[in-house]
Amino acid sequence: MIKEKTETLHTIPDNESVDFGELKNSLGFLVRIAQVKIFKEFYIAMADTKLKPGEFSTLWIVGLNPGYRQGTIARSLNIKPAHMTKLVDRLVRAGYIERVVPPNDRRSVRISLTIEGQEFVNDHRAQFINFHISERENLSDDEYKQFISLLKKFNNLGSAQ
Amino acid sequence: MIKEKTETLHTIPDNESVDFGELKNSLGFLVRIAQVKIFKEFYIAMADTKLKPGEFSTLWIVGLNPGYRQGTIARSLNIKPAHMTKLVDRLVRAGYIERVVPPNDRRSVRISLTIEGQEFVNDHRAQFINFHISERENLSDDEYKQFISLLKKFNNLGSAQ
DNA sequence: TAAACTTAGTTTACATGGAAACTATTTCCA
DNA sequence: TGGAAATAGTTTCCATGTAAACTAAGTTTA
Repeated sequence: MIKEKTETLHTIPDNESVDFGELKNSLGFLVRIAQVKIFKEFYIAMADTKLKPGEFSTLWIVGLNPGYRQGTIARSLNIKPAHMTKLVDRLVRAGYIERVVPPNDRRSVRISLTIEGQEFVNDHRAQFINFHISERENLSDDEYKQFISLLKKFNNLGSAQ
Repeated sequence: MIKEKTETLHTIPDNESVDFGELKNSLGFLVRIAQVKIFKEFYIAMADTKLKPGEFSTLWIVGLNPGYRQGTIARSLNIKPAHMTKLVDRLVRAGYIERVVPPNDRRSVRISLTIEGQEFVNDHRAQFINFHISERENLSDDEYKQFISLLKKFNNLGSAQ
């Protein structure tokens, strides 16, 4: 039901036209909004997996780098050690990952995918790639490439990598 | 739970050269890394303010839009209502913001900066703008502009706004 | 006008993620 | 050799942020 807007006696405006000033050009603000948007899309696209972005990324990376130390994986994904412990706990409980303490350095923990984990990643590879495609949304192919390239440069991740 | 393998694992590499596969081109991953980096820089640049990014942004926006409803400010910054309540609580306790319940709609809460809050924002305006400049780091002026422009487009925030 | 509905914000209960302290192991070096 | 330092991961504790339930107020409609 659309109401005809009869202006009431608000001396102070409160439509949604908020003035952002410099904030509208703030990299931090814009990146945060983008982050929120992408995560929301991830949760829709990957809903059936019941996984969070960090968990899926971890499975992905462990699949490509089996037997690496937990801490190495954590650093590569910018996940803090304390958090990684819990995240891996969940993935172990889910049956996707196994921990092995190697005898030559019993401080460390090496992680790899279980058979189940490998199957899981295989079965969701396409879904994950498609999610990345649908992420593009408002950008043309060229703009998307440019965007990715600038992000890498900003993050000090050479486009070579 | 944790297995001890006698089989040698030292054949498995564990330098920091992790293979990212498709993840290295993942918008979500790259945006998250950028976010972490920018927040870290914010906390260094704005350390003396003792404020978090969301709190500073809120002060900034309230300064530009005094007397707007708390919910309007929350929506504009993508902050959830429940969180906004606590965030504004903190800013009220700090003496920067005041709440007013207008008689014509006593459900709503209109917020504005106190004198102290106005002074605070004035005193830190330059610092905030400079932070945005230092954010650029690895990007040329042109690349930075392009980056901002692509972020806006991605976020559906027309460059008009 | 009264009941149903909608809107605004707060409270509650919980999950996430991080810092600091801790345990266990390995390396360094006097 | 043995004590100090370094390294790897875990545990504990806390702050942050969210969903869902809730309170209060305003609007619609029969």
